[in-house]
Amino acid sequence: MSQREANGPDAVLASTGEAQGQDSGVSALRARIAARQPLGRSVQAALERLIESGALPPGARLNEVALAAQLGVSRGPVREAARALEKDGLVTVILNRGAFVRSLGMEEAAQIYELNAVLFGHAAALLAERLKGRRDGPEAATLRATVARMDHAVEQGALEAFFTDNALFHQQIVGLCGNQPLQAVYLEHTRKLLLLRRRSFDAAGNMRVANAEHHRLLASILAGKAEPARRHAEAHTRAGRARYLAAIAQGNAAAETTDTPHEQHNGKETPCC
Amino acid sequence: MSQREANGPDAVLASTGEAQGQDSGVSALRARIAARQPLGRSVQAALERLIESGALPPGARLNEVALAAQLGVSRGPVREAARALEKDGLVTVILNRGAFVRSLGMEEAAQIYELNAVLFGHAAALLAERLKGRRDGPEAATLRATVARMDHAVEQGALEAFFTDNALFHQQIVGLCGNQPLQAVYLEHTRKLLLLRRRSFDAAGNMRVANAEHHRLLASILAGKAEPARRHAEAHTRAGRARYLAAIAQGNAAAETTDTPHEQHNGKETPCC
DNA sequence: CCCATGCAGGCTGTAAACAATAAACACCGC
DNA sequence: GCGGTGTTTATTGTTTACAGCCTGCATGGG
Repeated sequence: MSQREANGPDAVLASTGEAQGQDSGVSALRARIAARQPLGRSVQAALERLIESGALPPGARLNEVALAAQLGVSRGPVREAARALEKDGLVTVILNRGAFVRSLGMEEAAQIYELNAVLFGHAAALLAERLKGRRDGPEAATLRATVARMDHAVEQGALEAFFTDNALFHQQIVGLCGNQPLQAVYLEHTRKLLLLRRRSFDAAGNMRVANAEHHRLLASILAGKAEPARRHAEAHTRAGRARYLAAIAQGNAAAETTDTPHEQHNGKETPCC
Repeated sequence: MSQREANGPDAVLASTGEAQGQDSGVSALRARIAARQPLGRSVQAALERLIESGALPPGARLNEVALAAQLGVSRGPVREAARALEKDGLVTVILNRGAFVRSLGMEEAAQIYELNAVLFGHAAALLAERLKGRRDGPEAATLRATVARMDHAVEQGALEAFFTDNALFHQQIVGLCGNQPLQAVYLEHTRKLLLLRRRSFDAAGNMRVANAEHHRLLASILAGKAEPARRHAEAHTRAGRARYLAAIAQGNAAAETTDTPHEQHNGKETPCC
């Protein structure tokens, strides 16, 4: 059980496009240099991918030894990653029991949406104020381009593309508003929603509606009208919450498990491996 | 260098009132049972105390082996605590260099105040809505009692007491507003401000002003007027920011180091031990 | 037939050892 | 004297090993 197969059969940690060299030592070294970050960080990213993909469903326990073996590292970095995920609210860790993937109750999801609405609204207001008299500056151009891409995606019904740019649009607004802590909090909670509710809704109709909301929001921002921008941003986020709640209300009862750390509703063990 | 002196000469980890038993094994066991939490958590609390007390000033490096020896634990829990502090924004960790106590630039402190203003304002609005028609419920009584204690403290010029209840008042409002993620974010950032700006301002005059603001805020909340409550809460937080900035502007240039991880402005090594 | 007790296994919490990096210092050529 | 270079040393990143806890199962008593 030593350090054989440092790059295991399924190299989950291969995030940078480093193709597997034939030899062990040199390629591993290059990978480390390219990564330029502690292993724990890479492990955290890997675990987040596992959670997002559903390989680690809500309620599953993060078995340290199994994950360490799977990722080709030792338990230390895995523990570190687990604690980081706990701080991010993705898992809950219980003394001597381990870390369990959280499941977002409808209640908490709604509260996070509410928080995000306030943050996003304030970001929009700040940005509107900031962009006064700069309707044609580079920031405005960036925002316009993103919305234009979304228009294109809506026309073609390209859901995946729309989603990418949708997330980007929100990130650009909070990123350009100038308040870094606000941005960090907003992104953290948006990420939490994204990872724990596995893309439940997203009908094509919603895409059209959301796009219209984007247009109204951007217009207010570019007009330099802070309070209307805030209102539109809050309304947009709350509309997203409504879409989410409506989606899980009809049929998709997946996200309805409480966040208590029960091992798993079905009798199966953790299906992560 | 083995595990001798598990409770070292300066037992920084003795947080629960467990008086030092004469023997080693039994008392240590009881302490662990009483604590009922991983060591890393205790170490984090100890480090926060060291930061708050100034034993670990901004810019200081957290030497893992030294701290581990001082606290009577091994490096693992110390590392864990350091990463947790990083997530909380109290330290920055650089690869292969270690963790450094952050120093809050005036810029970032102002942004945190801004964020807190929005969060606190929204909490006040939510609470006002929530307490409609319950002016005499237990929550209202709790808030009134806290404000009454602060009135008393103002009369007597009891700064310490005022501060305790001031923090409590803010916590009660965000705690009773019903949005748990919002509460968590607000408390986290308030804590960050408290630990990294070492109580710079707080003249007696400010105490009177702040207390008057509390009264106005509480009146709006108990009247069930959400928007006025929000405005008063935001104004109160922004006034706090103004008091802070004014205080560091005149004389107290302590918090003016940038948050770049320079070893220390003076040539001395980390004065933590 | 149901429930308490004892035992075994797996897993986490913690500690100590090993490897690798980066800063500090001395040395050398110029 | 001065800049560059090799070496040394302290410190972090990672791994491995050990101890304690929790869980699940089997067994025996009610």
